[in-house]
Amino acid sequence: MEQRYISPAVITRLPRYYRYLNDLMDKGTERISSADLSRIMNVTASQIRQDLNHFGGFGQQGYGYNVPHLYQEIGRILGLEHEHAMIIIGAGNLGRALANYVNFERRGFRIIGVFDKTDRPGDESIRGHRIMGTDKLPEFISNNRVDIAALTLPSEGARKVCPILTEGGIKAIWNFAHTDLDVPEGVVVENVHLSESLMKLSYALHADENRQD
Amino acid sequence: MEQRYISPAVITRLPRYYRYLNDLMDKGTERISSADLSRIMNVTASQIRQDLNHFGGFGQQGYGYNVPHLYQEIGRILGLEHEHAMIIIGAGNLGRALANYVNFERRGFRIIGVFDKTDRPGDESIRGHRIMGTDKLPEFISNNRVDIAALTLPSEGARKVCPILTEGGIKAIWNFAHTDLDVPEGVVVENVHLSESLMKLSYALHADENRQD
DNA sequence: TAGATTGTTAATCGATTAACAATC
DNA sequence: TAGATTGTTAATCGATTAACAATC
Repeated sequence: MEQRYISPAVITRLPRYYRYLNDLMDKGTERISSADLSRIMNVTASQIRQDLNHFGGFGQQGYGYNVPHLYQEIGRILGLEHEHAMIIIGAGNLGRALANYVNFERRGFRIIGVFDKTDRPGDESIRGHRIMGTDKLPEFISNNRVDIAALTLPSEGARKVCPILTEGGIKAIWNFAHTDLDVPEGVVVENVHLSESLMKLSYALHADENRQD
Repeated sequence: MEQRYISPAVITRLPRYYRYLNDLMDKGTERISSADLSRIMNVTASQIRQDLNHFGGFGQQGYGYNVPHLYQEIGRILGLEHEHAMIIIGAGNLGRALANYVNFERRGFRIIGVFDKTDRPGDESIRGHRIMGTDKLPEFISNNRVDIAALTLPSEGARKVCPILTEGGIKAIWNFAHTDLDVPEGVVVENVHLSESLMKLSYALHADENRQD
């Protein structure tokens, strides 16, 4: 199956399909039609079929989709059959939260290092990882394959550390800092801007007030 | 200025404008044109003008936009001139991270309570808040105005606690659990699905492998 | 085979961009 | 006033939905 450019909108929906298929597997469901899945997920059956067809024919006419097979295929598309070595930069509460997140580990995202500013108390550790100073980053990156760097430190630190990561060859950055990052071609950044998410919620909560001003 | 339905795409961009305008204010910039802002933000000037015009004429022909004024207006649209009382349900690492997030406090999101399952060690506290059992929730909600509930607990707990919150009259839920929530009309949910975000990153990292399979 | 349901094309809808008249 | 730049309409682009022929 040849595959061209896939729109971000489609990609964003894949993990959600994956989650629902996982639920269906847990319930022992063997097959599902786009119509049934559309009812469960609150999307149109048409969208499900369109989305999945970007990646090839996973279904069968008159039958629907085989749940475990589709689950596995989407996992493969998402790259989840690979192990990912991840480092966390910023050992505050959020970094700690990510480091301790068992679900990521379960999906093959393995944390291999935790960093923070140099002047960190020496032997503090997170989940068995001694916290290293960011000055150790270049050495660490060149000695270990790092697939993903999660940035859970303030904006300024994130912008400073970013070129060190990309120069070290890291190709994926999971950015929790409240700033956009400038990265070279070929490096992907996934932003999680919590305050922006909270502001959206605040907007929705007050949307009616904006009706006429 | 009459205002009708605003698309989610526009809303999502507002906090980002807000952030860049804040940066400009810090630099002491008094005014900016859509063209200049578009260069800084990597969007089209046309989009900026369209977006802002949904809410009324904030600019001036031949001049551009007054930075502090536009900043304030977007803040108002986002509901940031209100104080928001927030509770956190789930006192794990993530809940702890949110509770300790000074930036939220600065924007008027004040944490007034932290909850976790009942069988929690009695006198543990987060940022001055004793952790209460979720069995105390109905009473707490009826005695305190709660604007936003952040759910930082496992999916099952989130689904269980959700109706308690909505029945108590809470109108906004910030959902970090890996599940979709069913809420009554008039209640807004903002989802932060970290594992789905991570999967998107994983996809992007391996997108080239999908080219032909 | 008949019934069900996909894969896929065509129609619709919405969002983004371009263009330019209005106006400061 | 002339120049700049918005507000806004029209054109384009992309994403979603509908429809149905293909096929299991």
